[in-house]
Amino acid sequence: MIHYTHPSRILVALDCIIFGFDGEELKLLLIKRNFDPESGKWSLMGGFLNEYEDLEAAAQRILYDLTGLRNNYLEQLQTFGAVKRDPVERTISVVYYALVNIQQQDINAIKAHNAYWINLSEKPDLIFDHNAMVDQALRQLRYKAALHAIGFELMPDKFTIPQLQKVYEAIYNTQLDRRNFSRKIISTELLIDTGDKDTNSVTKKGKLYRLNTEKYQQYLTDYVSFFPELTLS
Amino acid sequence: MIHYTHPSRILVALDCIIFGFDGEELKLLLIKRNFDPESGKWSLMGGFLNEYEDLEAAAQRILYDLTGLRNNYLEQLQTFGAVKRDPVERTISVVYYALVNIQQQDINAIKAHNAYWINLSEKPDLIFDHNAMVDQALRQLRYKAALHAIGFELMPDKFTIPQLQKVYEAIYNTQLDRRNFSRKIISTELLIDTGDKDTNSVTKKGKLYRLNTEKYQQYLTDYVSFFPELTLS
DNA sequence: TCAAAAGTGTTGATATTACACCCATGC
DNA sequence: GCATGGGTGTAATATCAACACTTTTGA
Repeated sequence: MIHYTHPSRILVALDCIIFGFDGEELKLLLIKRNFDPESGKWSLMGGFLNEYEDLEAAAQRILYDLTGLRNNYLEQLQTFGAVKRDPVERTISVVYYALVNIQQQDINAIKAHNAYWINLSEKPDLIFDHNAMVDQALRQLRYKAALHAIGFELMPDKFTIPQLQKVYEAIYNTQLDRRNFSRKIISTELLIDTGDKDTNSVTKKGKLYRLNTEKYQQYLTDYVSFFPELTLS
Repeated sequence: MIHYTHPSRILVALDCIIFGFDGEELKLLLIKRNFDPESGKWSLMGGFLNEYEDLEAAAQRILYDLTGLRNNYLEQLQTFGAVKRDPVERTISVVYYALVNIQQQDINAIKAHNAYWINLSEKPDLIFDHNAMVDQALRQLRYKAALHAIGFELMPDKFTIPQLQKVYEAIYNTQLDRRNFSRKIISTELLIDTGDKDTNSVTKKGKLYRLNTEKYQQYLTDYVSFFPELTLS
């Protein structure tokens, strides 16, 4: 096999920011490291890219190993490549972020990795440049959620509109008007009334909806524009 | 020095999509390759990451080598990492895209690299996965330009509002209403009237503006939201 | 004086906001 | 009955889109 003459072959890692939502707060799945380097400290879930493995497949593998989940929302965020970002050896890290339905996870897999769901507001200091990765992932999540309806990715299969509202309030760390939010969501026609009611609620039981997945596919590719008079193809 | 035991060190390349605007059409700076592999075909400008070089610095180096430009708008797009994307050897490519003021370029540097400005609408077929890279860069440009005022990055130092409008029409491949566009841009207070007039115009000479760079910095970090009632920090 | 491009003004339609009011549930 | 949270309605306001009209310039 022919090779390039360029000498610098570099270790390629992947790191994964995993967002979840427990009904109240936005959460991160973090690892309390019991292995070197930086054993005892907190970090993101990561791994190395194998020689005969597509980059995207490696990200899916890492997410699957930790959570037992496939077919989640998984998007490449950015590649971090400062020379000294990893003190052990020059390593660039391709960072992905995932949105998971926290109720579908494999609890044993998570325990086996010594991983814990931590409220974003209580995030501990992380190793290397993992803090910057989380910062950027949150920024990207806010971006995406402003243009696409990806809040649903964090919801269970059936959910009420007030529950969905809490996701958005958590993402943007703000308060929304219940009545306006409800009307806006219903007008998207992304929700299908299941006919069931939320039995967990203490007071009035809200309607349980599920996502209209076909309509949702459109919302993932379409987007809202800064120039509303534009019609984008 | 300690090393990781993981065996797979991989060649890391960078590729750069360079957008420019000539007053009428959105253009790409492409290379007619006179070197292997794929000599004779068209490609993006690229290079390899060196062992003691930050990723971001490598992207800037590659852009500088080709255009003589520094301090341009340069943003990491995504990393492409399919196993077979480069037939010579397993190589992942970190892709950046740049917006340049076409009048500030170093023509000799461009000639030396056998590079040409090609209208986006006349883009030839490119090697490897470079077509997909361009597609995604255009998508990202449309995204960014919808939320931030980066259209200015493609303009000369002094420009008229109708010229700026042509940039946006080129990015979104659409027509905009002159009067509404003008009012919207002026309301941002991003423009400073230079007092000069556009001497190139054949008919009525338009006002030449320059960018209010302080205000522009805000527009780069702020963004417009899908939920207008949100006040984002 | 006419065509072409630039600049300014107005208005109806639409979307957004900030409310008020009613309903269901458990104590 | 009453506190709590869910569901629906409406009116004032802000924004957007689609226009008409005026100004400047060169031929």
